[in-house]
Amino acid sequence: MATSARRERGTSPRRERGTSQSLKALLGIRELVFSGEVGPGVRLSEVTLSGRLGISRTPIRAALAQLDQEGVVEAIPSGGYTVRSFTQVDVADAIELRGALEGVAARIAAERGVPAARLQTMHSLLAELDHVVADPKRTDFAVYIARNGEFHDLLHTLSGSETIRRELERVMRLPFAAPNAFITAQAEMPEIRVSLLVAQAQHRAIVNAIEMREGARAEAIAREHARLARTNLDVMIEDTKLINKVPGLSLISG
Amino acid sequence: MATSARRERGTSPRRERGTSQSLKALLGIRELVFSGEVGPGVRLSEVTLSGRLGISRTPIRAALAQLDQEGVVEAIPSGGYTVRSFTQVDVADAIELRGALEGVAARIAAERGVPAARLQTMHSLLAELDHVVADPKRTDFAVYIARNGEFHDLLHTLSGSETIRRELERVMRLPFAAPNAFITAQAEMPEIRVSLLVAQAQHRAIVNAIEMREGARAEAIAREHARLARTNLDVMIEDTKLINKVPGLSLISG
DNA sequence: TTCCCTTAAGTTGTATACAGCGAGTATACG
DNA sequence: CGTATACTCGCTGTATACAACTTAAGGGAA
Repeated sequence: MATSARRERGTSPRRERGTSQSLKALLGIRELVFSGEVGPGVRLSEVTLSGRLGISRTPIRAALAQLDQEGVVEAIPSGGYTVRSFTQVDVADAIELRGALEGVAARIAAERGVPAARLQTMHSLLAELDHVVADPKRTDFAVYIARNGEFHDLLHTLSGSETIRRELERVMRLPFAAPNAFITAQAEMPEIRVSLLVAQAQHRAIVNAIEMREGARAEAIAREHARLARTNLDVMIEDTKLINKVPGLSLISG
Repeated sequence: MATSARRERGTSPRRERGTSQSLKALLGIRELVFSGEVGPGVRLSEVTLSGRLGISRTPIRAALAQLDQEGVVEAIPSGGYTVRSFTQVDVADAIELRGALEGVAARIAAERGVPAARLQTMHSLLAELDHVVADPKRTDFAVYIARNGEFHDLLHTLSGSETIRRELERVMRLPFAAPNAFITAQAEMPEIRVSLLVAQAQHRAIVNAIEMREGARAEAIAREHARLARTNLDVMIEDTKLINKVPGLSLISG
């Protein structure tokens, strides 16, 4: 009786190109958590999720294990998982961590050198970001978010170390650690323009430092760059109106 | 027919205190990989592992997913996993990463301050390590490894940031990133004594820096401390006789 | 002989059955 | 009326069944 995720045994539609049940479960549960539909501390029952998402327990269970690794969900000693709750300090630490890792990536890139082609791509991205930031009141945030994301992704690969890239990818999944985490909400804030201009200046400085093989400088700027996000976080926490604007902000309690 | 992990349905002995099948699978597969019993690039079939470890596919599958996260095993796009192979550079990067994270932990600990009780524990560990290192030719490596591990574990918590501690715990699971990774082999090397003395001096310096609230210094020393491991790695790679002495060294190819 | 296509075996992804453990509840006793 | 105890329901951990997919092998044609 339990499960209602019933589906005729041999008639399963089968995954339609990359839409595996596991992935659906992962995205579904993430969405459930970040949308605030299930609050912090709430237990995530496998059977309930199974019924709600129309997926059997097996992929649900895999997704929960993954989300546990990502830090979105917390394992209960006696079994099962609850939605994790984050303090403001947790988020600050995650940002600090991202900064530290991006710093290491930037430094190693500078020290070991980067192929010219890669640097060329970086410069292209810088130019595009310049263009987006240039014209006040007409800034397209969707484009900014996309380019900014690409810039950081590329930065993460510049060290040439797959290990470091992997770890950065992990840290970016921590709630609000990603560079773009707050930008959607920032769009409504007056301070946004200054923030973007400063960020872009730092982007340029990081690339320049890497080009000049100035490892220490590259690292220092990358770290400071991440701290921008922290400043934004503080501003945002103050402005309680934004709680519903930023997905997942409801996870922060304390 | 396939599976031979057969076991009477209702007669399962049930886990004997914490020995869940999942844990057994995790440890079993790790052992298989690190012992070199299955070489890099080899595909890990779930049913084969199931039969070999006497565990059903479900916990095996969970363990493989976990090991994928840990970086021990690599997911094949079309499904399944292979044993990952590491280059010497990969290991160096992992050590660098550990150093960077321990550095951040030490700096934050220094900046935010640490409860006196914690510092007291650190000093106790320092004293014990002193004692172990003091007498040449009679050094008990098992004790050193234990205390050294405790020292680093404690250091990881000193920042007070659970996020950072978690991430450090992850990175430590990367092959050879852990502080104790090479010590067993070092026991047979002549340079070991100097290495341990230097390491211990750094331990003291890190604690001192944290006490003095000298964040930058704490970070710098912690990073350099990690680099000791890298030096040891280089020495060890040269000495091919050690390949069978160090568990998992067979994973390094290139 | 070589290349392609068909086919078969093996492997993974997913669903589900089942048993034990735990949390919460109701009942009985002080 | 409060507390302790027994019980029941639900939950997770694990095993297994089944179908699609992947891959490797074998046979046929150029």
